[in-house]
Amino acid sequence: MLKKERHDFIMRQINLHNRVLSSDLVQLLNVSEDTIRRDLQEMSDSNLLFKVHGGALSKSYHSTFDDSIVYAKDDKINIAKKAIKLIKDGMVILTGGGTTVLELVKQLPENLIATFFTISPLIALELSKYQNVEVILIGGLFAKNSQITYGGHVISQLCEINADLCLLGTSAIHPKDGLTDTDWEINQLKKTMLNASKKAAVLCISEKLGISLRLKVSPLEKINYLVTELEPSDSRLAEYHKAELQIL
Amino acid sequence: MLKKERHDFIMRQINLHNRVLSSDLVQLLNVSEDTIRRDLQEMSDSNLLFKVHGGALSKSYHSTFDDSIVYAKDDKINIAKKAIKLIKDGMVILTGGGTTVLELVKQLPENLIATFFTISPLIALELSKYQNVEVILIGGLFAKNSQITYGGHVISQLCEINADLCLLGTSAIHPKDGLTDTDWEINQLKKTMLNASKKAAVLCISEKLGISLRLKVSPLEKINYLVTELEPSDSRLAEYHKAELQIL
DNA sequence: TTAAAACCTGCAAAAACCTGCAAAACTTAT
DNA sequence: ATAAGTTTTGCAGGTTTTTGCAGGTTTTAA
Repeated sequence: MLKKERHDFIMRQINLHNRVLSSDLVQLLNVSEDTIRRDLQEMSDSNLLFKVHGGALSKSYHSTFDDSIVYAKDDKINIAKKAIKLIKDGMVILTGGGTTVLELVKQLPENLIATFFTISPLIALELSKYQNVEVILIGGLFAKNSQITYGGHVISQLCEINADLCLLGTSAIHPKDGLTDTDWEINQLKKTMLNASKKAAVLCISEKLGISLRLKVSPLEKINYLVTELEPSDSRLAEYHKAELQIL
Repeated sequence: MLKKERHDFIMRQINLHNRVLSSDLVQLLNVSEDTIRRDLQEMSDSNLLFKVHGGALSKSYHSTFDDSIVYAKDDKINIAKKAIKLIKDGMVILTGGGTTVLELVKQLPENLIATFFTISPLIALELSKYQNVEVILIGGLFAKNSQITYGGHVISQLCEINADLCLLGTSAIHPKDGLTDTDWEINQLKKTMLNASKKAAVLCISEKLGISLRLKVSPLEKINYLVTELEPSDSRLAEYHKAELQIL
């Protein structure tokens, strides 16, 4: 194996997982520890990665504050790990935006075979790291705050899709009122996304539970899975146990 | 065995396996190490492959899109600064992907009022930082390497656009052959983009000058502005001065 | 505090590299 | 066809790169 190939391999691992362990690389590439150390040193010198004791980290992971200041990140990773079990090879998946879904996408198994439709450029970029995942980015007006595409054009494209699973974050969920939101456009968007998919999973941290906002997106009955960082038996989730709604 | 035959053989190997080892070629072709070395050196000089210690790698394979290390970044910033003069308040602008265009977007005046259509999520994200810029991201299949959307759906959406200015990077530009490319899909995409705009500007670093690739994208006559890092009077640009083509 | 893991420095062998040169092969002009 | 010129190839020699190892130091975590 050529040195350049090794470097490319390491970069792929880093882009995919945001980190590598020297010891893992020694095994995967079948070279001595010293070689890996020197590789990482060189790549660090040319600013390709961030070297640390025992391995290396992705540059962007450290430099773009964007990622490091995600609110309640640990909870979101926890949610992501549970939600991943819903995803199987061959599925067609529709995703919204939001940091929780982004976290899920970062945790996907490396060799997943699937088709993803998404309205979030960030999620599309993250998905592009997976070899066997087809990514379709749904285009339209680009929202500066939420960093997703929206508007009539997006909705009309969503109408042509029939996905197996829809992964949604949410601003609020309530035992009686179901999913609600404050923004009219986002509201329309989420309704359409739910209609474009056979099943729907809502990912949300527990602090969004029991909240009801102005605009109604969907009753609980249309949601198939609710994923939070809590244990399914947690008392805060008691009111959400319904026939149609599985809690993870 | 003729030299040309050897080169063809090496190219086949590279297209097939994405890499070759010098030592393998010595055995397969039954020539001395020095000959192989010189072959690879020549082919590397004419941009056919990527030479490394011990062998060579495919040019295209080496496409790990990494934004932390942009090749010839200074030149690209230089180009960006010149091209910005083409952009005025109120314009509708269509952009392709590529690091040069990305650099331009980063240098835009803070209060620019404009509408941007783009096929690049990275560029959409960057544009979303500008208060008075409307961003429309054109959606479709997402290309893992070039990180742009492409395919029939993108093309049919482009057909509905009539922009004032199209900003394109390019892989090659030649005084006689105009813009050329190697990928069929990208080729179609660029053609459509040029048709969707009243004027077109090509941004490219000087090393892409005088190169001609397999697929024809557009004759020089359809391009209105050529922006490189060179002085417009530079001798390398002499052949590009035409009635319709302004050089910045 | 202590053991394991990761680190560094320097060294040596193998492989790949470069430069210059001359023989061989191929072109072109007479 | 032959001579002169050009290109291509292989070789000799010396240099650089790459890699693994030995021996000792630092970091990490229980």
